[in-house]
Parts: sequence; structure tokens; C-alpha cells
Amino acid sequence: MDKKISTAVAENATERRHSCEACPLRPLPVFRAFEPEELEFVSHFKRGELAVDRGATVLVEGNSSPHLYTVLSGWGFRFKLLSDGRRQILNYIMPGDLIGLQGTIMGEMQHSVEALSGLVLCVFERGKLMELYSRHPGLAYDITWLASREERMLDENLLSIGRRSAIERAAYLLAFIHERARASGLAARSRVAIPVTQQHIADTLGLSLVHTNKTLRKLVQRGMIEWRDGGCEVVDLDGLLRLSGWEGLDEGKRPLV
Amino acid sequence: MDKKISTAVAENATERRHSCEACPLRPLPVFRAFEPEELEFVSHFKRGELAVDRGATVLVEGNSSPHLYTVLSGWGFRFKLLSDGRRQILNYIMPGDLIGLQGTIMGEMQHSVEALSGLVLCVFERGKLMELYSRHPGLAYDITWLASREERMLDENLLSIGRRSAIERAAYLLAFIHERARASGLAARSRVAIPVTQQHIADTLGLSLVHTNKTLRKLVQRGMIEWRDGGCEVVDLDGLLRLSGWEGLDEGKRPLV
DNA sequence: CGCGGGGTTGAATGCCGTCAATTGAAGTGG
DNA sequence: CCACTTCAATTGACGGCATTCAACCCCGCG
Repeated sequence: MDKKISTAVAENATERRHSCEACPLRPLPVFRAFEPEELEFVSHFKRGELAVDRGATVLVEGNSSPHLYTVLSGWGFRFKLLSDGRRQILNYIMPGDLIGLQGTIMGEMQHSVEALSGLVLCVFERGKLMELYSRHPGLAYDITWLASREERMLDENLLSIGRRSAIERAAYLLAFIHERARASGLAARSRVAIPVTQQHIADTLGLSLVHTNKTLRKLVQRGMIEWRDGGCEVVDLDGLLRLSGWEGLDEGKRPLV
Repeated sequence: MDKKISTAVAENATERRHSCEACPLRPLPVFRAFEPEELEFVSHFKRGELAVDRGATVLVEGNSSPHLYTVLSGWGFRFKLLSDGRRQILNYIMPGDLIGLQGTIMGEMQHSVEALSGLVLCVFERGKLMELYSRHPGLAYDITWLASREERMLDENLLSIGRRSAIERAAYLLAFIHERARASGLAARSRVAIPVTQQHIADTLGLSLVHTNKTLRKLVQRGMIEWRDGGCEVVDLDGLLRLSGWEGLDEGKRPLV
């Protein structure tokens, strides 16, 4: 349980920004179409962009987040720590995900967020959230929708950690990440290189590093995944689904705020 | 892992209803004050009441929930099942909690809800939710707040199941339930009788029934809890907090929709 | 070339699960 | 009122899955 927690905290917002009207994410089939006036407000809501290095901490537990972010590109994860350093990864973060809502709405972050790869975030101003709720009920509804979706994913993860065996858990997790990543446009040629170490997987599954390694090895031997240069690739999605007894991701279109 | 899942599903909404203006819950110190027009809308939003018997299933995974509910009185729990019957309890439900939001917002419930005691629910119409978002941004914000709070609780539970030992988990869980129950007005004389079986605790902690029993026995021997006539009482809250390394519930006032 | 991070493996320990059986309380029907 | 059943709690024995300890390898980097 020896973790190195990176201490660099992301700070500088760059000025260079993608216009919301030409958002590279929005054309993806997973995102629902927006009305012109919604798009216009989101554009107005957006304050700038934040580029975060791999390994940097984006949000820190205990801080009150000054901003709300939408992931434009890259990977990250949410996690919590116990006082003795044990770490639990709560969920992974991918393009289109909204982060920092807890801090914005409830005043203080109860978890931290770290970048798994270079990460580009759209920065929204906390103060304008009430204006969004007042003037664009549709967008407000979307934000609740996203919060509800996060809850749904957490429910799944909780079920998995609580009730599945080690190998089932690993199979579920990798299938889950793979599916989400594909839907978020992180797939190059239908293959997805998941940029995690086995320590990340271990801290997500609630297992030790050693046992995680042995479990992953079994998945490799069964030809379901491959492990290469600091990452993981799912080879046999159906196999993972069968092994874990998971139905697969069944999301329709989602909003992109 | 032998579970009996009750099959009775709650059906009939009674006409008898508490007026929202004279809501027995709202005066509690945990709930934030509402503006008169908010109260008026909630009253208009409310459609009736639903009384649910102990053991009955309120919401079923896979169904699209026709309604949204706020718990007026009683205890319940949210859970998910694996196809082979393994059950994971996700969270407990107490007065003031909003349930069925997932089904309302995302179209289909991804978890089930069962009553631990007799339960009285305020029934809200799904169709009027958009109207709420349009006409009362403050209430819309409150609903997002509540969804965010649920996410926060799930994060804590995930941390606990993933990274705490059996006895730490049990200590955390009972302290958590105790704290929430006290804040929700479920305490008679500062003592709280938690109406669960050890099977419920086991399915929450992700442990077997036998090992849960042995773990709870240790907590009893340490004088931290008592187990009596189908329920549990926390005797030494500080002891549980110390054992689990949990900071305790730190919620300010919350909205009551 | 030494060092550190990440991955891999074997051995020993132990926490937790499974099996099995008992107790006591509460309900049911005769 | 008493067999009979059922459910919840309890306890002991045993086995196994997962943790811990301890190496070792590979590779990129200063």
C-alpha cells in the first residue's frame, strides 16, 4: 500500500480556447444536440481552459473548488484517502464529464481529482451557476442528469467491489472503462489504451497490488486483455462481460455542458 | 448468501395527506427554511402519499419509475442484485431523502428500494419536474444539491468497502447510520434503534453473514453497540468514530423538497 | 552506471468465506 | 396449550482467497 501521491497542483488557465460553437467533442454521437441559445449560454458560461499535466492534482479534498470543469480531452480519476494513506479510486474521468460539482454546490470538495494523462478542462465560473439555473432550466436539468449518471456509475462500482470476486471485479472494471472510453471518443482504431498502472487498478478494486497483478495476469492468459507500455488494452470485451456478468453500458445520448 | 427477497410491491396511494405547509419534517433544524412561494409550489407538486409496509419493494430495478418520492417517515434501503442473487445494499433511506430521481431523470431505475420499516412517502408527479425546473430554479438547484449529497455518501461508502478492514467498516457504517438518523429526527431519547438484520449489514459491508456476526460481536464486547430485538443501537459513537477513523457527518442544513 | 518506478513471482500468514449445527424467539395451526 | 415451522443470531471447524513480505527483472533517466 505504498502510494506516491503527486503534489503538483494545476494552476494556470491558458487563454487559448476552443470556441464552444466549434467544440470538438459535441459532434460525437453520444452527445445530444443543443439548441442554439443553449450553446450560446454555455459559451458565455465558459471562462477559459486549463491544461493539466499527467500526475497533477486538479482538485483537492477539503478545498472549496472555485470552478466547475468539463473535461475536453484526456483521462483522470476521482479518489479519496484514509488518514493512513490508503487510497480508494472512486471513478475515472473522461471527455464530456463534469467535475467539481460537489465543491461548487456543497461548498467543499470531498474527494480529489488527479490527471492520468495530459488533461484539458473547460473552466466554468462558479458564480454563474445560479444564472444558468435561472435562465436555462434545460441546462439545469442536464446538470442534474449528469449528477444522476455519476450516481449510477457509483452504484455499479459499489456492487462490484462489495459482491464480486477479484477476477470478476477486474473484468467488470476494464470492460466498464473500455466502454466508457469508446463512447467518449478516446478510442484510436476501436482499440483503447487505458493509461493506468496496476496500482490504479488495485486502488479501484479494493485489492492489494500483488493480488491485482496476479488477477490481471489471469485475464491476459485468457486472452481478454493485453498489458503494454504503461497501460491496458481490452482485447475480448465479450469475454470480460461474460466473466463479470455485467450487461454492458447502456446509455443513450447525454448532455454536454 | 441466502437471501429472501420480498416480492410484495407497494401499490396504493392513500388520499390522506399532510399539508406541506404543516409538514412535520420541515421544522427540524437540519432543513433549510423555504420561501413561501417555494413551499406553495412543492405543495402543488405533491400528488399524494404512499404508505409502504415493512419488507415491501418500493421501486424495482429495470422499471421506469412513474413518480418521484420524498420520505416522510420510516427507514428503507437502496440495493442492486447480481444475476445469481448476490445483493449489495448501496445506501439507507431516511426522512427527507429524495428517491426515484434516477428513474425520473434517466428513464429507468438502475436499483431497487425496499422498506425497512413502515414507510410514508410524499408522491410527486414525474411530469411536473420540468415545470419545477422552469419556474423554480431555486428548487431545481436543491434537487441537484440532493443528488450531489447522495454522491458524496456513495463516495464515502465506496472508500469504506474498498479500503477499510471488516471491523473498521462495521464501525463506520453504524456510526454513519446513527448520525444520519439523528439528524433526520429518527432518534427517540437520543438513542436510535436501527431496524436492520445482520444480513442487511453484511450486504452493505460486502461481507458474509457469518463474518459480519463475528465482527458485530466484537463491537458489542467493546461496548460500542448493542444488539436487541431485531435491531442495533449505537452506545459509544466516539468509539466507533475512533475505530473507523471517520470524521463524522458534517452537513449543514439541507433542502427538503 | 546507479536509481527509481512499474511489473512479476514465490512463500508464508491470516482474514474472511463456506459448511454445519444449535439456540431462542415468534408465529401458525391443530 | 402444544407440536411444528420459520427466521435471526450464534458458534466451531475448515479451507481458500487475498494480504504481506521479499525478491528479482526490465527499462528509462539523470
